[in-house]
Amino acid sequence: MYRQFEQASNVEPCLGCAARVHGICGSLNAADLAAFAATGRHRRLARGQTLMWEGDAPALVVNVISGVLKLTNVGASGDEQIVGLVWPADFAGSPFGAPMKASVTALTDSEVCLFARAEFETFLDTHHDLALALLRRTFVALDQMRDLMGMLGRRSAGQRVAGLLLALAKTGGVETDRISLPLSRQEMADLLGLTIETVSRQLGRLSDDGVIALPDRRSVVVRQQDRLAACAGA
Amino acid sequence: MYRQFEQASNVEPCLGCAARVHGICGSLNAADLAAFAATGRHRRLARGQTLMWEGDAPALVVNVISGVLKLTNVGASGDEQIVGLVWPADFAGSPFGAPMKASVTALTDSEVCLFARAEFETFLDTHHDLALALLRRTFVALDQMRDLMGMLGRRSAGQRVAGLLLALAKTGGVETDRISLPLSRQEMADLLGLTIETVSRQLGRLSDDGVIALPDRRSVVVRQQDRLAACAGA
DNA sequence: CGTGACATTGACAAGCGTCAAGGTTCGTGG
DNA sequence: CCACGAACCTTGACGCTTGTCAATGTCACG
Repeated sequence: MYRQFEQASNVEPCLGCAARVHGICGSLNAADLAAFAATGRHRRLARGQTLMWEGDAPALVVNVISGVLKLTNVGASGDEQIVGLVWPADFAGSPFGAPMKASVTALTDSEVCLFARAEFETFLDTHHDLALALLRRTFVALDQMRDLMGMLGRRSAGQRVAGLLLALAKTGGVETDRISLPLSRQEMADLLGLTIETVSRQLGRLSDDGVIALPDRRSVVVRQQDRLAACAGA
Repeated sequence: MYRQFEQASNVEPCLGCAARVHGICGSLNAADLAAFAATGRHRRLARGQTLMWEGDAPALVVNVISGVLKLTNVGASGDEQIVGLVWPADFAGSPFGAPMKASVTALTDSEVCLFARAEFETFLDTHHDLALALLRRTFVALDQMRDLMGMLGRRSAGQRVAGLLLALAKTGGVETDRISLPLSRQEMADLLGLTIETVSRQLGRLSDDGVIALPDRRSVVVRQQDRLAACAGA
């Protein structure tokens, strides 16, 4: 009785969690959620804080509640390549023990749920619904990754920048036209495989053409969605 | 008794299947494998044959036994972008009903196992081990995809071509130095985000430098692995 | 032997990276 | 509250890498 109450109190934050609707924990019933929540812990990350490093043995897996994280590789010449963004309700980590192929870093101040990898794996083994939910999410992540690859393939700098803005508007976006950028110019460049100068110039050009406005460095207002889509060229 | 015998006869090809060691079906015991095999069918594909089209409702999922398939998107200007390769024991398809984001086409003559999506999903729902095996594979596929993205990011044409050759040597490769290319020059270009001319020039340069030899258009001999790795630059 | 797909090679132009010089924003400390 | 410095961003000039266009070469198949 006491135990059940304790569990219920553990679950409480989960029940109001924004990520639960689409996150993998949404697959669990109340009792399992209680047990699951007991294995995880909530944590805040400041912008720029790195949770796991490329090459690490993966001790943790992460479920994002709010904010945006990035997955990065460092190239031979010390330059950083962003290989993925992790949005609320998304999952990151290497649940089957393979060494981390990317570092995980907060792009914005964020809230996450952390789980010890071993415990998470046990939970996966014993909770079929959780495994299926994670499988679903992973397939979605694969599709998104392929979209991103299309962006890096045979596309001009202008198309890449426009495409990124559209993607940010869609993913991060509430219904407003104002995008709050989770990425700095340098990070956009690292994601798109361009230089910071080229990103800056392309944004400038879009702004000069009246397609977007740049009220401050961390915001973009989409003025002409159709023309922006045309610039993205796909 | 009769039924069991029939199942066993169904399974027979599976037991000798090269893909089973690493494929998702390797997670199944004899009885489940029999039921699984009964839902799938074996099929040969000729080079160039397309199994599923971008945008299709996904009726099938595929497990590759031999050969190599490609996943492609077509851009706005009709150009083709390859967003992934599917090797033996790999899995392709959209098991949760999302429309296909890429076409699936055979790069070489291939053998595959096909499953009706609905039946496959039922099997996933009822066989936890299969779900976990597929989850493992999908995480590996995600990591590979990120490697590929690193290749398309901030890397020169020469680095991309060298990197692709190394990847092919590793993945497709037996212990020999001779790589049998599953890709035409055009397909290499589509994969690397380059033009066919640039790919050709880079291969020519590597050949002139003695790093590789090009005995015929579908083969590459790696003469100096270390220098090739240096050219790949990561 | 001929025909068509595929690949190589060359000349040229443009897009983007590189280098360099300002300009803006933000936080920190006087 | 202002001044200063550091991080971040923008803008310009220039050159290299790569795409484009075009011609030629080579292989596979009828």
